[in-house]
Amino acid sequence: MTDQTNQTDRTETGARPVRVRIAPSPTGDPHVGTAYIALFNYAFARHNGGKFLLRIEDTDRERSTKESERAIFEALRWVGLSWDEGPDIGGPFGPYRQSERSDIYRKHADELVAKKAAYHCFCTAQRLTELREKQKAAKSDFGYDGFCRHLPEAEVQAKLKAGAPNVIRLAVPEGETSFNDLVRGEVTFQNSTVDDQVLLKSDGFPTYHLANVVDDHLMQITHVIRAEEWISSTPKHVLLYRAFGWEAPQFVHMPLLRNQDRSKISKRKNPTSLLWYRDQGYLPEALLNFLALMGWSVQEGQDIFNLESMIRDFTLDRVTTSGPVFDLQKLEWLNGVYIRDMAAPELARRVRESALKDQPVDEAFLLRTLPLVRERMKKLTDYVPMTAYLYSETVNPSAQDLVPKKGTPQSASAALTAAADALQGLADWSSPAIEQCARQLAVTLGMKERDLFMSVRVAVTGGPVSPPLFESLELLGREKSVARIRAAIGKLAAG
RNA sequence: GCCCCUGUCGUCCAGCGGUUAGGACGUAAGAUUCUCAAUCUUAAAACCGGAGUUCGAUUCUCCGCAGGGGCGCCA
Repeated sequence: MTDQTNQTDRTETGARPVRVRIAPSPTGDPHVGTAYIALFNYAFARHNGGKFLLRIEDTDRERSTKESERAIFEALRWVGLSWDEGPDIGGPFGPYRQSERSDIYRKHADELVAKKAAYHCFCTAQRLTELREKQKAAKSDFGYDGFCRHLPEAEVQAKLKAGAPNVIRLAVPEGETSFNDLVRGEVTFQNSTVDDQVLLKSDGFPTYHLANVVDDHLMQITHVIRAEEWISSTPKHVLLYRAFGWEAPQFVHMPLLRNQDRSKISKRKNPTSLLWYRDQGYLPEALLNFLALMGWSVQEGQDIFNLESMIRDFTLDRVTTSGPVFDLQKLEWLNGVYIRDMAAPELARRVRESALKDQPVDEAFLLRTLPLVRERMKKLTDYVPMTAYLYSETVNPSAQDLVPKKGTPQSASAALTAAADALQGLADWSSPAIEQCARQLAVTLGMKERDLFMSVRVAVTGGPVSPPLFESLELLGREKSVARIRAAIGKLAAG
């Protein structure tokens, strides 16, 4: 068993120390997909005693923002996946922000041109747009038509000298390119279907393709674990590694998270912002557990496990390749499981920070309320509405709710009056004593317990659905409890 | 249009040539119960289709079909 594991590890990881990375681009809200991919990279790195790094791919000057970058850090920290090297903490292979590495890319792009593996292209954006439209109309293949690829050298030099705006494109050779995806097997592309991709934009910034290959090599990345959407650009990357004379890393393409309709997950059809999940009161450990479930499984089959055990058990051969539908209902269930299993003080802390937004709270009281609601909570934020009646001065039940199904306002009123009187005179204000008193009262009144209790419940909590009644009364205190019952009687009398 | 990936209950996973095709979420019914939850029990629910390989295919191969992704000076 151990031997087999070691063998698998050896073929999966090779000789070099494992180094993996996530490379989010700081545009918009931090995405669940980022956490999803981060999780698998993290688990793989930790399982193999390797490094997990964070690199910010901010080469799109139009869309990248510092704010978004900060949000990525914040979200990743919240979720609990810590990186060993990154823009905020540095590391031996920095800088880890691509906008700070421009000259590196420029140099490498020039090297490619010198090697004839890339070429300058002077086509205008307008010509390219027209080209695409033509191709679309003709239903022909898409992609750059190679117009500038065979410009005479003298002309290229003249244009460069004249300062003509240009980009550098990859000169895709003839033949075919394949790579071995560690979970999908060999994937092959005819080079004729691979575009002469732009590597260096006219603003001097690299595209993803160049930057990611150069950085992965320079940062000694051994395994590229990324989303499925990258499969079709992988041949470009392989071609780049080859052109540079570098060894390519191993590739693993994880499936894409899906909306209910199976399209790639999107914010129009599904919450995708990690901060949304945080603000809704999901626990990071539940989210991680849930994310792990869609793409990986434990040998023994259990579906509740923590990060630590995932790291221990994680191997690539149990990674799935089919696109999982993001099922919020299952996440909710899992979240509830974690809430129920959490130690009380810890849960109190989370509730305070999340649901209570760090408002000043009576810690002791919070701790006392938790047992009444924790097994009913699916999200941390559920705490607030579920316990509102315990914090408010009064409640506002409807007259209709106060009357049991087969009762009348008069009978309900009589029952509540008796209850108020009994509770008022109760010697011991504790939940067992209150319960005993209430049950006795039902007998005395000749009522069904559930009917009596329901009237009291509505009177005291404000509605027909609530945490356990007697514990609620105890927490609320005699004064408030009785006052609420009397107020309800008044309400019934009023009509 | 071209290329690539994927295809087991509604959903997420298990299965890795021979199984009564298993678990979880959800759903339904019941038990418990002061309501709602939680908990427990039970039930319904799936191998995309067709060829081939084989004594035997959910499992291997091929062809269809379906879903998804890609085809940007975005990542």
